Amino acid sequence: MKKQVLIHGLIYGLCGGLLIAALKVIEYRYVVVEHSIEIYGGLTALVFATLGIWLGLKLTRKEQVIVERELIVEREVPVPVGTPFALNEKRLQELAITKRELEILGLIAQGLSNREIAETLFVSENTIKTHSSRLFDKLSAKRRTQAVQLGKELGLIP
Amino acid sequence: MKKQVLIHGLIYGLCGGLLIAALKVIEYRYVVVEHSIEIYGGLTALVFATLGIWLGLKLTRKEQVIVERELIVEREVPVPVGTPFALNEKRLQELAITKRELEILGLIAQGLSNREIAETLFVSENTIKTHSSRLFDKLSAKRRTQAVQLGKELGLIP
DNA sequence: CGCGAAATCATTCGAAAGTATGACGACAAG
DNA sequence: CTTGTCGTCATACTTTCGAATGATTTCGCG
Repeated sequence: MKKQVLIHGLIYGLCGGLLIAALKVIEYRYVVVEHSIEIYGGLTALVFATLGIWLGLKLTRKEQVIVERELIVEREVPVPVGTPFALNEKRLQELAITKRELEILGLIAQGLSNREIAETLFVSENTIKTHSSRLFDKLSAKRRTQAVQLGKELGLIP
Repeated sequence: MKKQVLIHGLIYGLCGGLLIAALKVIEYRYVVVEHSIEIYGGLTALVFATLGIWLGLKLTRKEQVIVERELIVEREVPVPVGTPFALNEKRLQELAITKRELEILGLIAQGLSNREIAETLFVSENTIKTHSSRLFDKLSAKRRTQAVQLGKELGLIP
């Protein structure tokens, strides 16, 4: 987990460098054209802002998921609200279901299609298929609906 | 959820305007100082990139919170643990869902395939498809998993 | 450092699922 | 008797799923 943060930091740094470099290139034309400074400035600002937003989104999604998962685990013990949903980790180990697979099971239960899951997790649809296939195998499910049903029975998802 | 998207769009737009305005202000000093163009450019790029990242983070966290809230609400209403499930007939009428369709929704939620449902109900598989199609239409669901999810939220199935 | 488990992605192909449309009989209400 | 709803079924077509398989990469753990 900490390594990921470091990696992210590096990526940020590299991107920063690249951005500056790109900016210099742009500035060349800038000087050459010498006109419409505002337009160029606005464009660069927009580009970098957009890029930043995109980066922020992309990098957070994964972390975000992790956070959610931690929250769920956290609920296992203390929360007295409604259905306390305790994630059955014992069963998870028994069935050898990985975090990613569990994550995907959750998204399936939300009613998402493979493609949508792929988009939310920023991976290929094929990957989702592989994961879900293995998941179904471990759950002895033949369909995603059955997997959801079993997942709820087994306490893997709320 | 759709409203959020709209709001986000507005926020993005506003931010874009603000960014451009801010940039113009910066450019004033720019022209005045007239030196170290690269530094200023790099700074603006970094600032806007950072701002973008920050925005991305901020926006996603809000979504996350909202999601959590929905989950909590969901837990409070339809699954109060001791309740043997009360069918929400009002919603049934609102959505004009027939008995047969509800029946099929239940079987779908059990994880059965169309063929299996057809066999348990002693009808054709095509019939099941027709029913489920109309059901999805009334529920605004695109997939059977989504229909199940919606059905549970709306109190149509346990 | 090497090893194994996870995660990622691709390709292919058959099976389900879902859409669109039309049709027919039963039955209740007007 | 007409109208409308419901349930039934079919045909044709598109999309999505899921299985099988293999490959590559990443990562944690001795």
